[in-house]
Amino acid sequence: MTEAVERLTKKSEDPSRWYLDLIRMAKLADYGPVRGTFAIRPYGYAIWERMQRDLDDRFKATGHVNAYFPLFIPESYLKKEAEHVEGFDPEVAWVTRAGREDLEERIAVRPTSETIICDFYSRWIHSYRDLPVLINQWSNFVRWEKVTRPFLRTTEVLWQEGHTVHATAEEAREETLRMLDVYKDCFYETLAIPVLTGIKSPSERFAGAVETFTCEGLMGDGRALQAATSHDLGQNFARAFDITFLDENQERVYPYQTSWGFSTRAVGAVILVHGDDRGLRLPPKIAPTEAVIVPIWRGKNKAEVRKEADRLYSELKDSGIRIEADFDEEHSPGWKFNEQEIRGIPVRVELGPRDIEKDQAVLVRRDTGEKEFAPRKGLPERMRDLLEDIQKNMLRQATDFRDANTRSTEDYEEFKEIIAKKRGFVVAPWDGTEETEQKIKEDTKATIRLLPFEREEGTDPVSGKPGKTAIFARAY
RNA sequence: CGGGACGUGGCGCAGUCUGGUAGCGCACUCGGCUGGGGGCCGAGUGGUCGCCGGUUCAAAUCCGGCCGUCCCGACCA
Repeated sequence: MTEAVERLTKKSEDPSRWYLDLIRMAKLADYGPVRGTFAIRPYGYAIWERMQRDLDDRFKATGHVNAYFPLFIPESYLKKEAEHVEGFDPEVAWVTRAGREDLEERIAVRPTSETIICDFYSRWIHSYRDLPVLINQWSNFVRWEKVTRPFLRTTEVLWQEGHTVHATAEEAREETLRMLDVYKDCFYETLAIPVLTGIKSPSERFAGAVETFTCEGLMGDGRALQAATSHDLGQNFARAFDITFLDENQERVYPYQTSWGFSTRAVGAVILVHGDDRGLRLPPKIAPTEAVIVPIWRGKNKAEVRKEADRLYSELKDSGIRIEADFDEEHSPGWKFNEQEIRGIPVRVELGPRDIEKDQAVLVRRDTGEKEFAPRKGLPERMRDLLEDIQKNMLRQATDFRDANTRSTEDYEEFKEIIAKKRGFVVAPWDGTEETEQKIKEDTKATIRLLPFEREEGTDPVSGKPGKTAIFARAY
């Protein structure tokens, strides 16, 4: 193999460096001048756009509408919900000066929008007839992080945040879980990432929430990543912002709220879950380009191959496949193969003189590297099937990896051993106290990623007291 | 925010110890031959050596400060 390929650090050797190499080489993002800021380059943004569209469709299908709220939040608003301020205070960026004047009141650049949206809701909601409010916004937020990595932890983040208001606690809880499922479906069906879902322990709960639910993915290096969260806010914010409505009994009461978010961090998750030593691997559903045609030509038959490749391109494009053709004459086919593997394009279509002669094309799938000679006739249909199979297979591979790296134990020595040497998810009973949670974190750096919905009784490996299932892992 | 490493064309690096005309590979531009796994030959473009100050006839190189990045730890989606 040539040196250019070798320059992508092996995933197994140094996952951290591999990740950064890959992002640069696949042109997904580039560093900005202010620490933790990044440009999302066109290819990376195209992946995000596909995720956006998928989620947005799911939001619309569940009755939500989009809106947009201000980026700037007065300090006084942020302070209204006590736990909320405390949680976000260390990472809020403040505007204290505008033009040539100092501001009377500091203005926060939103670290999340609960407070400003609640202010509007207190003006918009008067009656039970105004409920439920089911609003989502696509936006950005700023959190001044100390350690940053492209997509996974950045100073400015693109995301969506849903903010809903309901008449009853039951409805709000239902909504919280509905949106958790929406995320879960998106991860499984579209991103091919088999996330686990469950409840956050109190210490990991969103600042100001009654209950936080999470989607947790297992990355290729055995560390967990919180990929999306859905919060049941109860009446905490309604009380703080004085959101009230007259119910059917003519009584003035506080409504119940939820919020839920999914960010560009998911792009990082896709890279970490699916990428390999050759580069990125994209599930077809979020691949901006599903397949690329590489013509194989020699001087004498260039025109003929070009003509046939053009025909094939049109045919595939007309059938709805997101197809590209690489007619660049500077690079050799081998160069193009490698380039497309780094970019994670699901299928490569080779077309050369021998193929034209045999009335076929060569299909090579990125997920397994398998090569097949497909008859020219019916190629669009074959491609469709192949793409579907790749999508399924990538979910299967990721699920196998997750299952192979999920281990149960009630023995603390074994627990520590697993986290230290193998990582992955560890399933163990937890006695529900912050002390044992803290001790495990100190000993192993592992945290409770979630409490499953179905929990079994057992013995907490640390305290020896009765406990119920929790899932631990070292997290990003 | 602590411990360590590193900042030299777009990327990866050498040169720094021992001060003396800024180099290499890749990328990029032009020409030609090539083309089924990162091809070959030739000719070119591109750098105030992270920033500020000091020492010196002379600083990428020595000294001081600052900034940034990466890795390992404490906090977070």
